[in-house]
Amino acid sequence: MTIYDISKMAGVSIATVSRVLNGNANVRPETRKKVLDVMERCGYTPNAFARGLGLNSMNTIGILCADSSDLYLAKAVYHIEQNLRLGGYRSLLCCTGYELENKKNSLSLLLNQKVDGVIMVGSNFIEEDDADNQYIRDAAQQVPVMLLNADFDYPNVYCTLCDDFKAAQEATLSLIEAGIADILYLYNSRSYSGKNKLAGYQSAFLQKDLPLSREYQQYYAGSHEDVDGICHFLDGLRRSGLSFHAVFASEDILATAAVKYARLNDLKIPEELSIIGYNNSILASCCEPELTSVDNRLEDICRQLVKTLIMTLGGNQMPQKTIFSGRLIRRGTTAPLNHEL
Amino acid sequence: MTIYDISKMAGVSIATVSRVLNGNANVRPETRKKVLDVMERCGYTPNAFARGLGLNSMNTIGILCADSSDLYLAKAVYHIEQNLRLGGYRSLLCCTGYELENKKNSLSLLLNQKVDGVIMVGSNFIEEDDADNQYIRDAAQQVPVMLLNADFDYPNVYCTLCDDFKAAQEATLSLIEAGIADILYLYNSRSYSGKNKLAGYQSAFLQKDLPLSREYQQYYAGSHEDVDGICHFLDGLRRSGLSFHAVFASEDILATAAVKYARLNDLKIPEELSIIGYNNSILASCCEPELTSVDNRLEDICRQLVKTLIMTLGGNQMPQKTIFSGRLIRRGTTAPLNHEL
DNA sequence: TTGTATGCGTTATCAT
DNA sequence: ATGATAACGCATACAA
Repeated sequence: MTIYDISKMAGVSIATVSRVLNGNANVRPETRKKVLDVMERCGYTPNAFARGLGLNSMNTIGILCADSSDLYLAKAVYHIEQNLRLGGYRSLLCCTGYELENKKNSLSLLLNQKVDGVIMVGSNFIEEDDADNQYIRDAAQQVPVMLLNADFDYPNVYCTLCDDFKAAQEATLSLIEAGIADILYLYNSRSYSGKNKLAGYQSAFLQKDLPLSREYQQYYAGSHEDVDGICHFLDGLRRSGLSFHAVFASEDILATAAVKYARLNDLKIPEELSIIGYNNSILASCCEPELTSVDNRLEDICRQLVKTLIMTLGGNQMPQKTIFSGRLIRRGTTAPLNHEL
Repeated sequence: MTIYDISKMAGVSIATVSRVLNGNANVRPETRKKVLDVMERCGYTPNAFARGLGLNSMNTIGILCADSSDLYLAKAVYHIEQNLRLGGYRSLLCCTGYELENKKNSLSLLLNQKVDGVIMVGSNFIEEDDADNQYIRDAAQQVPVMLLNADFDYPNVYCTLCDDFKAAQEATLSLIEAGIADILYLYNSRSYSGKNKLAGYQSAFLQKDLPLSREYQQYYAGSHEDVDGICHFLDGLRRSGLSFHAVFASEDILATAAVKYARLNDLKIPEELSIIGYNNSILASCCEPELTSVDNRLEDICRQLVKTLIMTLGGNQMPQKTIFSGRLIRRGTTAPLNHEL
């Protein structure tokens, strides 16, 4: 069933059918109705490939993410897909893993597929060595490139992110102001966002004129999902003589492990160990006590990112960088504020 | 840059270029090399839309799932995408939510997009009233429909699933054999898979000639993510006089809430309360003690499902139903087996 | 307002 | 082994 069939049955030309199909105003109401009736009767739907060929677009956006089963990335992908679909776009998902070569391959796969735009979810797409980011610049030559939680200054690249520096700084300050100075910062990513969080932690100490020690900034290199491994890692630090009364973690899973560590070592939370996580994910409510965690406004970010993308595709000039503020969600792993007592 | 440009530059016809492009054997090696060189030099890639129009396929599979941010579904989507990409297919993701109307709309959106096949992730796509499943039968008329963890007998519909009945039965038996008879079954889904798990629980009691009470089969209707709500729900049951020494949950999140409930009520795990979850997700290792949980072989299922799909698309005859056995992963929320003592 | 004719970039069927 | 040419199904500039 093609546009030709419809045109014959309705006794009009294919141009008229096409006009009806595309809501062109230059069609007499009666003609329109006649054509629509035939379409209805035949259950006709236009061929997406032919349409794509003619319009040079199938209204499809490529979503690139390292691992869509990651708690945080999965949420992002979900919200992005929702917003895209509401905006009339489809989502082509591509999980790249964390290796540069795979990221490049996945990106060109999407571009060859002729997507209208690309969304890179997570700050891990920006490489240390700027030369390695050429693949992003190349992509931006073809379609708008949206980065979620990354910062990259280049034409046709748009960044939507949370101010992780400030959020981490505030979280750290809240611990310091609760009287804790030996705060372990536990992180597992050195991406752009990872660095910002670390810098935020550090700046809180500087701001309070407190000494900053490298021993208190610990990088965990193991798997994201190995809670036990993280737990043992903390045990090791303790046994090596490091004393800390708070853990600020760059991800909820690390904070969850800290809760477990506390329990296994009979440390009272938050009296003997305060804990703050990051992402305000479902893990925050799976602990006992529940995690105090930084909410990085993922949903807002996704909505804004897609809006910016769709507006850009519509030919509108949009800001290249949009920044949201995080906020600390206080729960059981930190002492309540004074005025809450 | 089109096939015409290449043909001119290489001094051959477009047919030859097309042959080179598609690895057709009927090309003289020298000619092939000449053409490839030109392509290389120009960085030519064929237009995907034109290719789609000609072949009536863009090697794209539609993935339908209720909510890709759900822990379990996200893992499924991830593994499916990986396998599809390795097989040369792209993944068009579409999150439908749990309402029938939205599922129908999403499905026809994918079909209009002319995907080569559809994968429905999760048993929630099969409706109680079989008339409501007509949309699936209609889809199967056009493309192969793959169901993950659902059972639906119809031509061109392929099911890959875990034997939840048996797995739930075995998990329940393991509790009974540990000497516990008052086992609360806590569930939050009445989907096909949900019903099977419940039936498995029930059959374990029948098999052991134990009485089966409806009071011990509790449906939690709240949000999937509301751990506190579930916790209070258990509290309520207890206060209403129900006594149980084990909780078998249809999802890890419910089991996690049970762990929390035990902690808040100072119940020793597993001595006073044994707990078994389902899905063997990351939540299982976030608890203290860690959850004993049923592993439903998601990764195996996804691999097999995609393999079946790709083979089917290749014109091969494949089995319409593939069933995997689940297995119980024993951790801290249940007593160790005797022979392990 | 409507119709005609052409282009979009491939694939595939014929010839040669 | 290679080339000419007709689909594929739609959008659209131009003509009427």
